[in-house]
Amino acid sequence: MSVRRDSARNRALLIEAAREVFAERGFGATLDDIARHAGLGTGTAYRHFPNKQALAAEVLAGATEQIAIDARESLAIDDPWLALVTFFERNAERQARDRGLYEALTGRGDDETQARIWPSIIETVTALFTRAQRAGVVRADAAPQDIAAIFAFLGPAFEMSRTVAPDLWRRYLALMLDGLRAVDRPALPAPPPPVSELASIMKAGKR
Amino acid sequence: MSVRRDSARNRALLIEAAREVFAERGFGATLDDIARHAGLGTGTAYRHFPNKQALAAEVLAGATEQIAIDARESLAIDDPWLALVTFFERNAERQARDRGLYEALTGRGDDETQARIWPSIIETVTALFTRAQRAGVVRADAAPQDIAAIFAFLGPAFEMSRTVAPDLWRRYLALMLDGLRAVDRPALPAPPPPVSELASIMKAGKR
DNA sequence: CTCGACCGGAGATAGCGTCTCCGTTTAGCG
DNA sequence: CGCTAAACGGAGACGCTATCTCCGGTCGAG
Repeated sequence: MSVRRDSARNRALLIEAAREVFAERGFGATLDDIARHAGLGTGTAYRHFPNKQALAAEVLAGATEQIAIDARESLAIDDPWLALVTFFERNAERQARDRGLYEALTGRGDDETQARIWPSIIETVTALFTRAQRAGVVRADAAPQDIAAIFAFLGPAFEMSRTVAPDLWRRYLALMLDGLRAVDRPALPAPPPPVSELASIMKAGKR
Repeated sequence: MSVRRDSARNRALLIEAAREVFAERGFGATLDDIARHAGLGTGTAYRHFPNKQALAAEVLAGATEQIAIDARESLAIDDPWLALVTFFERNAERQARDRGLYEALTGRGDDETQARIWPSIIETVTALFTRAQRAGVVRADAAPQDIAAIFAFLGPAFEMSRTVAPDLWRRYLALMLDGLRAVDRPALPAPPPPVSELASIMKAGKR
């Protein structure tokens, strides 16, 4: 006997519902919520997925890789500043739209999925950053780690975007990038965090 | 019979312990934690204070007023930019040291204590801001509401300061202020949030 | 038509924070 | 010194929320 048609359909319904619910409310949502949103019972959800993490992994599979791709595509842009800004805007846009994605990236990077992709992201982003800095369009006392920090700061900005005005994060991303660009200002008053603390930096944005 | 001496001493011990514990771990701490930190039993804590909120109110009483005072003192500084920066640094320093204070200011402003003081803070900070803007040291497309937003963004920075390096918040506050100062850059891509949303803006920093 | 896989959702289970109850201790008056 | 009312301590009752299971009923597939 092959897979029953209703079973396959319900699995797809669950993944789709999870995509929507996680994006809207983050991983705080319960599997029960997702099941109801899919028009199914709790038991059905737990038969298809052993727990919430498994479903989340399924949903996030593509999204996290996309970030590495965005980084590489940005690196292909000739203008160093535009390239950096493009990377920020693309990713911020994704995260603003998908609260679950933001939480996955900041909350905990200890998933093996994450651990596999991060090194690649870090490498590309560092290239993006140092190129801009060498070109003199990023202040000399900035460091690549500051990019991770800025993403952590955007968390509250996304929250505001949700409750006040959808595009608000663009305003504050631009403000922070102008700060990152300020080449004619006194040196920043504290050294950048060590690269070894990258995970802690991202986690500071945890919700 | 007057108040028993041990009772009075224990009350003081509890307030002191609460000050320390709330500052370190925020309002997530339980009254049981505080009692143990004071070397007392849970029951004792609940006899002196009906609940956690009451204790918190006691502890925060002075701290919130201090912020209004800081704002007024900053306004007395002649240089408009220095005045604004001084306000930011003083308050940020307090909040970096006291996680409970940060949570009280961002988490929920609906306490009557808060509601009483906020108008005064808002008025002073707006004066501080518009003076700097008129002097041309703050970008023309910024708004006083952006100050609240910046405080919300500092939440993750405080978190990093706790786990990575104590002074890290200074780096990122400086970065954001440089963004606020950038007068020669293209206009910010989204309008400031309406003043009526101030509470939502602050709450975006909630932990 | 039959049977086994699947569904649904009530509720068992677990973890956590809040607060109470009451046997024990102790300050301080007489 | 005693005596008594007040205060203490901390185990555990309680309420809440989220995760996950169980089983009678349903339905797709051969």
